[in-house]
Amino acid sequence: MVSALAPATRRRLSPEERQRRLLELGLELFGEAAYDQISTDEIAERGGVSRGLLFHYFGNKRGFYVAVIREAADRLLERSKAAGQADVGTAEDPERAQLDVFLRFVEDNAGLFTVLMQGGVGVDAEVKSLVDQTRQVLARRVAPRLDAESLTGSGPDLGERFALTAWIGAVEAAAVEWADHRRRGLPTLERRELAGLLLGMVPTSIRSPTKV
Amino acid sequence: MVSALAPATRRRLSPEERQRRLLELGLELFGEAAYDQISTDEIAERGGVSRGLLFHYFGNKRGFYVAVIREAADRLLERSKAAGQADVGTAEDPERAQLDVFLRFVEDNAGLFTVLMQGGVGVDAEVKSLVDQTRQVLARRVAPRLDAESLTGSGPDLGERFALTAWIGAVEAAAVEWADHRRRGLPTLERRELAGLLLGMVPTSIRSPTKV
DNA sequence: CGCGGCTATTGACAGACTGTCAATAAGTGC
DNA sequence: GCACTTATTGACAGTCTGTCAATAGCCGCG
Repeated sequence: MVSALAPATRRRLSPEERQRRLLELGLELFGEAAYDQISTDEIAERGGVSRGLLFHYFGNKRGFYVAVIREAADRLLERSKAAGQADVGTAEDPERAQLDVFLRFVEDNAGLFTVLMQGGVGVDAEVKSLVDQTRQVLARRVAPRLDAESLTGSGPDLGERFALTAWIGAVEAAAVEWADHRRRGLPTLERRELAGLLLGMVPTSIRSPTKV
Repeated sequence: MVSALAPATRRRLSPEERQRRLLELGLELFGEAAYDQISTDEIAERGGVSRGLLFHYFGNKRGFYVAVIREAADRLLERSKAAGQADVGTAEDPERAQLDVFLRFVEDNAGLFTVLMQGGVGVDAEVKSLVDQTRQVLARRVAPRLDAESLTGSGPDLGERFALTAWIGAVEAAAVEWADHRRRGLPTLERRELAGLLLGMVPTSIRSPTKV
């Protein structure tokens, strides 16, 4: 009876392993609910750990949240990087390749992506800048031609910059709705259809010279 | 000395007037900082009122926040409505007219708009649905042709729906960056330039038949 | 002009949550 | 089997949200 939920003698793991497991849990939790709907009590309990340990490793609740977001961003960038390299080889257009990787990532991490887009940014300035940075890295990989001139510093051509910002906004908005449809089992577009639609919206001012 | 910051004998206002003033204050406060960076203590103090009164009128902190967001959304929709009616008269294209109203609103409420887009949605489900509803009303006014067929219920043409969602996402992303530039005094596009750029991105599938 | 009643407003209180830190105990090497 | 390092805990303090009986403006009426 009592032993059924006995504390199972606490395990002592290496700091790296413990942090890894807590981050994994964080990806799951923050994929289900928003920041202030999850208490540190709940995180600790579902992690089979005391609240004290959570604060020991991540400083405070926001520190944990930021670490989780950073983990997600790293995973996205990792995939994107691989796609970019593959494309340099095949010399395909970067918009299509990056968009494909991005939509696959959204497919696999629908919950986390949704939460991140709809609220994660507002939680604190560090998360905002983290998301902004990630977005910019992706933007550069999508439109390498604009990299040096328009995006670094205050390039003269604001038009191209806004065109890129707008297109990325279009991609993210469509991805959020798409992820939502998928999670709720509603009929929706195939990934290739959505990619085609979004590629059709790439402003001419940022489109890379079509090869082949 | 002491009387310098004396409580100035509390005033007793009508519920409507008190709520009106508190909402006005809320628009200002949430235009400066995010939800959980503002305590009810601070709201009450800057409103010259006790915390108890805030809870009396709005139930809880989220209730107050939702009311503020609703107030902002109402103001935006009010302007948009007026623009729509004016256009029925002149028979101009609705994209241009609605976009113009929208960007003017962003110009006038840069702080609130930014906070709303970057975090307000994540605070709770009611705010999310409120923002979604507002977005949908605007969407219908932008693309009246799609209203009946594609947006109500599960219209068959998902492509048009996603095209509209994507374009609105583009508008909002560009507007956020634009508002940010303006607030920080950075050089940026004129409103007409930005409007032109975004109009150029309207997907052909949702563009209204050009008149004149 | 004063007084009584309605109700807008308050302040003290309870509960929940975040963050701190000295104490505890799981593993490791001798 | 024992001592030592340090991962882990649990109790504590402070802050914040939300509750509610008590208080005091304002209005009308005598």
